[in-house]
Amino acid sequence: MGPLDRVAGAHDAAVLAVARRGEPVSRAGLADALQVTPQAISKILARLIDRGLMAEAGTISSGPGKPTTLYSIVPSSRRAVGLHLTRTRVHGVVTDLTGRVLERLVTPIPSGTAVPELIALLAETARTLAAHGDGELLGVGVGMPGPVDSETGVHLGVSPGTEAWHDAAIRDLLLAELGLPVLVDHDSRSALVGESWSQPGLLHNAVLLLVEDGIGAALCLDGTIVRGAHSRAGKAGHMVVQMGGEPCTCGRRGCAQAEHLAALRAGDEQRAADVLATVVLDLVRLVDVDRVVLGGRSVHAHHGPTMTAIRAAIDEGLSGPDSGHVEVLLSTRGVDLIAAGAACEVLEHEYGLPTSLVGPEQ
Amino acid sequence: MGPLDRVAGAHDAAVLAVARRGEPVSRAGLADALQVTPQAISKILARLIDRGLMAEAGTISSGPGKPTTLYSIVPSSRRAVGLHLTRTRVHGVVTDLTGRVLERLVTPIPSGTAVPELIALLAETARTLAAHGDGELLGVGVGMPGPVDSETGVHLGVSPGTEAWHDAAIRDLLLAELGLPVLVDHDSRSALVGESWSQPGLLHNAVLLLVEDGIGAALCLDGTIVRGAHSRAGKAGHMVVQMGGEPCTCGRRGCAQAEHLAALRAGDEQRAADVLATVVLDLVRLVDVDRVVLGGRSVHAHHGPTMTAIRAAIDEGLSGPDSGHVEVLLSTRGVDLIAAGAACEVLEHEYGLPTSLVGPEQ
DNA sequence: ACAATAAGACAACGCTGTTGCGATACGTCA
DNA sequence: TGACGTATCGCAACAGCGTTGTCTTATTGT
Repeated sequence: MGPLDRVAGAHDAAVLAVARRGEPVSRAGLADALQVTPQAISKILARLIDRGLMAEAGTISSGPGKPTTLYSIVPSSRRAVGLHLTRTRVHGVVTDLTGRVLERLVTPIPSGTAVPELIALLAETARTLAAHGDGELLGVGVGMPGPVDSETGVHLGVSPGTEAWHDAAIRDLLLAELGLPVLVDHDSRSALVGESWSQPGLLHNAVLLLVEDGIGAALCLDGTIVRGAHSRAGKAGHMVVQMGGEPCTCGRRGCAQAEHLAALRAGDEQRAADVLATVVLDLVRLVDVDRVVLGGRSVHAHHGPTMTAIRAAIDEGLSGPDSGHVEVLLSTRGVDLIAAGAACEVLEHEYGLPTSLVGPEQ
Repeated sequence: MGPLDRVAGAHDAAVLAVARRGEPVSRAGLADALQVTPQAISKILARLIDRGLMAEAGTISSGPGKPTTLYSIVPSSRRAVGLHLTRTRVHGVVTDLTGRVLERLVTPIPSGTAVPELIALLAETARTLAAHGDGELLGVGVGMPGPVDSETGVHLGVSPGTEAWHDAAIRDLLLAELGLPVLVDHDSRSALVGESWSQPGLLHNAVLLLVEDGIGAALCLDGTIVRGAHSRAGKAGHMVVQMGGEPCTCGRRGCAQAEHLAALRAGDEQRAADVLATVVLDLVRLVDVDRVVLGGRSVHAHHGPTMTAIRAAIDEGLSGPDSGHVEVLLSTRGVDLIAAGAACEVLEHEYGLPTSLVGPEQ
């Protein structure tokens, strides 16, 4: 119960983060990665093995001396459920400790479903998924569009088509129904957590652009997901790229989302791609990320011209000696992007690195 | 030398952060703020008093029992020098431990000054300032425009008017000259650190928009200043607000900076203010900050219409139930904004909260 | 078979904040 | 005036962290 748990917990999380990369690791390698002595690694590994999270994975001998014992993560020791909630359906997955999808289940939501029935449907999906695989089930993550307070887990305000969910306390209701920890977050942030788990260590400073009905973004800066003061970060679709342009549902004109939609309706794929490229380049210049991940239905439908336009915009906009390299990638998780990400958020919450040690007052 | 220093250091920094607010604090108040026991506060305060950073500040008795002993920070115990470097001059200040400016000194830079002479001029300014006040001098902070690598302290690339500084290793050269710790950073980030020191605790999620020759921005998210993958975060001036609009020095069209400048040249103050308002609202929607601070020469010259336009845009763009409150403020530090901020960065480096405890590999 | 080498275990240490108990200083009430 | 309750604060013992120093163990090379 001491405050030393913080440093122990951080080290445990750091070892798991390294082990999650997939390859078995040696004690010496871990000592080097965490900048602690091999003795400390002994104690840390002992704790993790005791919890069943890691196990020995053979030995390797390179040269004289006692051969190195290797350790690896035990994927089947823990599981998490992730639910991607949209207007029309629930896309659910169970994942193991590494974030790998074990099983998926898609359930349509009848139009006009009220909150109690919605919760029942989510709970049913989670229970069905929980029957697959073994290992302790850590909790349920929910990724959903629209403004969401990830502290309290309530859906805020109204988006077109989800008026019935207004101010619904999704987290508390689902927690009461399931008796499991529940974590609710914005879909784009879930997606980014999922991507960062499937590409361990690469998305330290990255943006994920999620293009579905609207355009959302999630940012990871210095290894931390940006949530913002009111948990509303990521409305990249409402950045203005054309002052006085197309009217947007938000009341303003020339939002990226409105321009993108107008271009697609007009059949101008190039213009649509250019709008996305502008948003991406704006983000790169503003927060200086070195990786951009694209995901969502609309991106996959038009990924050819989109990727070309974005890469061209980046090459052009960041030419010159004063610019670092930026990599543009397509999301690697396909249809499970958000659901798997929501599951990874549960894992992250339990086994992730703590953001900071202490801080004064709030 | 143990790893426990981290937790002690974090607690020390947290106490200083609370004490820096100005009012004397009680042990009980600190224990509540840091979520530790009063006994721990005893040990933490003992360390800080031993270092001369804090001192007793009288007692107060409210009701029965032994009266509370109050403690406060000792501003004169430490000092820092901050230098704001521009094309034409160096604006320097010395501050005390709380970031208050003790003395200022402005020196013009002759056009065509090469790097060695520039360093000599900076060093001379720092030495002159160091003669004022007492208390240990912690180091020298430098805030400058253009891309800067704050890790290595070198000025990257070329901006109009500063071609001679290309790739200059400002930090190392100045360190060699002065024999003091030197910290180099982008001017907008310096400014934000300075503002957050003069408004302790308020700028946890905030943007500072710096409008001088160009438009720069600095972000503080979850209490951490955003630097980005290549230390180049903050080029808000090159966010596109008008696709296909005015050509910009960066090669693209319709950047906020280019549109702003064009509007000012055309004498259209309203349009210029609208451009800034668009940038601010974009930032608010993207990263969900709850405070926006405006600074820089151009803002102070036109702050009437600018503030009005931004407040109007925020009120209009964030109306509706799904939006949190956003406060728009003018910078409080006036001409010393960046220089004082650079000094505060030195203080922050020494006595600020560590960003994180540990992390795997890099 | 023997030495050299590298991995790992055990014990003692310094440090953190915590817990438990006692000393101190003040206001209140008899 | 004096005893009592109360809140503040200090001293001592404690658990847990990673570190340091020493020893054991297992493999390779001669």
